[in-house]
Amino acid sequence: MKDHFSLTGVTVAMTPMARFEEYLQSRGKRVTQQRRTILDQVFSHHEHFDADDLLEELASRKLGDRKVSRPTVYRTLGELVDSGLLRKMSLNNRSVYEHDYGYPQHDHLYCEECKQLIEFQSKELSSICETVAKQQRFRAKGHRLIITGVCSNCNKARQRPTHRLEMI
Amino acid sequence: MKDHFSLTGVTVAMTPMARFEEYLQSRGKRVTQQRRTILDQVFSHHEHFDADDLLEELASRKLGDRKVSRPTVYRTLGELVDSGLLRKMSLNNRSVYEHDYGYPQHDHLYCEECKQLIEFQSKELSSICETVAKQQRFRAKGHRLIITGVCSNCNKARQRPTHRLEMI
DNA sequence: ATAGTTGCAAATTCTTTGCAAGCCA
DNA sequence: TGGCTTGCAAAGAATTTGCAACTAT
Repeated sequence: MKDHFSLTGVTVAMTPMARFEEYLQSRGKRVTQQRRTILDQVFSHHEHFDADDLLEELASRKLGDRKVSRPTVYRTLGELVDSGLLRKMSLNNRSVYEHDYGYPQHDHLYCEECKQLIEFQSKELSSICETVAKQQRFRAKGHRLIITGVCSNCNKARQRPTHRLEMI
Repeated sequence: MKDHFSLTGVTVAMTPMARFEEYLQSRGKRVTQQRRTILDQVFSHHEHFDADDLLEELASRKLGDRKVSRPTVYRTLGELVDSGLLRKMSLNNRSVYEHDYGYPQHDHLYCEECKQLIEFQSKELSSICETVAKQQRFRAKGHRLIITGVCSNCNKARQRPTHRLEMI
C-alpha cells in the first residue's frame, strides 16, 4: 500500500505538533501522551490510512509509549481533522485520512484492483470548481475529485499470461 | 430534500425495466415482484437516495405490492448498480444512489448545511480526467467530483437576523 | 421440478458513547 | 484539586449473510 510521493510539501511556519498544541490549548483541551503519540505516528509517513491502519501501527511501536485505545484513536482523528492537520474522506463507506497541513491541495486516482490512492495536482480543476460555484452562488469550502479505474501496475499484471491461467 | 432538475436526460433505447430484465436474464436471474417494485420506485423520481429512503418510500406505497425487506433492498440496489442503471457514491460513510441509465455524466455540489446534492455538468472536467489518467498510464473507468460548501439558500438563511438570534 | 429469491434473525464492520478511574494544568 | 481524558464495555448505525420457506421459469 505504498503511495506515490509525487507531490512536494508546502512550507509551513509550525510543526504539526506545535500547531496541534495551539489548537488544543485554544480550546481548553489538554496535551496528553496519547494525543502526542498519535500525532507523531500520523506524521511519520505520508500514506493514506484509516483508523485500523493507525491502530495497528500504534500497536507495533515498541517504544515506551502508553497504549492507545480504539476510542481514543477515533476521538483524536476527529480533533486532527478539526485542527486542519488531517483531511478525511469517505471511501467505500469508511473514513480515510491524509495529511492536510504542510501538504498541497491535490486529488486522487483510485485503483479498484489494488485499492491504492495515487495523488495528482491540477490547477485547472480548481478554477473549474470556482467557476461552477460562482454560477450556482455556492460558497465552496473545498472539493474532492476521485478518478476510479485500474492503475498502470495492475494493468500490466492483468496482461501477464500467468494471470490468464489463474483466472480459469 | 428536493433536487435541482437542471440536467436533461439522454435518450435511451430501452426503458429501465427492459434493461433490467435483460440484465437479469443474461445472468440466469429472475424477474421477481420485489425487483420490479424496487425498480419502479427508484425510477419514479430523480432525487438522490439511500437504502433507508428507498425502504421508507416502499413502505408508504399503498399499492398491492408485495412487501420488500431490507436485505432485498440492499441486494437489489447492488444489482441495479451492476446493471448500469444506478450509480453509487459514498457520502459520510453511507451509500447514496442516483440514476445513471438515461442520465448524463455529471458531478455534485454538496451543501454541508442542508445536506443537499446539487448537480452540474462540466466537459472541461472530463478532459482534465482524461489528461491526468493518460499521464499516469491509468485506465480510468469514471470519476466523481464533489464540491463541498454552503448552497445559496443556506447562505441567505445564515444572513437573516432571525438566525443570529437563534444562535445565541 | 428445480434453481434462484425472499424474509427473518443474526452476524459483521465501522464508529460512537456512558462512565468510572486516571492524568494534566 | 478540578476538570479534561482515557479505556473498557456496550451501544449504534449501516450493511451483509445463513438458512428455511417460497416462487419464477
